[in-house]
Amino acid sequence: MQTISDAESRIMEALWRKTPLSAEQIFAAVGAENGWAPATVKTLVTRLLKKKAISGGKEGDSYVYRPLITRAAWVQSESQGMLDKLFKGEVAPLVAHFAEHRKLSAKDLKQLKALIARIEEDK
Amino acid sequence: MQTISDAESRIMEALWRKTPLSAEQIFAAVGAENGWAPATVKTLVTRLLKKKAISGGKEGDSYVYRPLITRAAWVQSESQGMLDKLFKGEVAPLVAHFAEHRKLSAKDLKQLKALIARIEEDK
DNA sequence: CTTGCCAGATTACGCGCGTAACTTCAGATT
DNA sequence: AATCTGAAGTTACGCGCGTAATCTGGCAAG
Repeated sequence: MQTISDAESRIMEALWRKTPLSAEQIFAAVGAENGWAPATVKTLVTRLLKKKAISGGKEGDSYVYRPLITRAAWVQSESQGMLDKLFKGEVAPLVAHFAEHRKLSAKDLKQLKALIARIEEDK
Repeated sequence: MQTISDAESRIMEALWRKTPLSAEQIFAAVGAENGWAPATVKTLVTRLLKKKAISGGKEGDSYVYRPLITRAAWVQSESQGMLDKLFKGEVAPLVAHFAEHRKLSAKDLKQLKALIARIEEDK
């Protein structure tokens, strides 16, 4: 629900990439990648079930898991929290910060301009 | 050093607002605001000392604390971590996310345009 | 019917955090 | 010199997390 831990979010990412997944598929997707034992993956899945972040159930012939919260919702709460804590909730200072630290790529700049243009248009 | 916890960051914020501060002043600044007992504030200060995030020492007549890391450095590591985790390190998608969720204020928009213009200028 | 597999539940353990009290040690005051 | 004061260190405790193994119970296959 509220707090998806870092390790747990890896499981969520796998399910957001492809849904639904079986226990085995989840392990295949994240186990090796993170160096986790199958038991560890199981624990994380169990905790996510308890948190109502995912659901598990039999569908047809096999038992599979599905995310109950969307990635967008998760991203929203995570990024909003950071924004509030670090930049008083204002987006521009955040971008300014990245600009100062040379973390604004040319690609970012181009996309930002396009984004702003789009917003201006249907304003 | 690396990991300044949430509670600890409140202490840091106080020291970044005004430096140096005595133990008493730190408590005055953050204790009431967060509902912390003096002992709790002391623990947090101690942990920050151990982490080399602040320094403490006698200056003139009283004992005071100073931050050893800058707010900018902290903001950088925090925001970069979030950016990498949530948006593959790209700033534009982050802004796009906020735009979609109607979290982009008119003020933000104006500042962003100004910011981009400034960057373009001395490119 | 019995055995085995698989999902879920229980248990484990060390670490950091939030919250806090108590102890120690050195400098200052009496 | 003895006492006090304030800073640092030590100890405490429950919780969530990262990491993992084991137990249990139901369905499927032999």
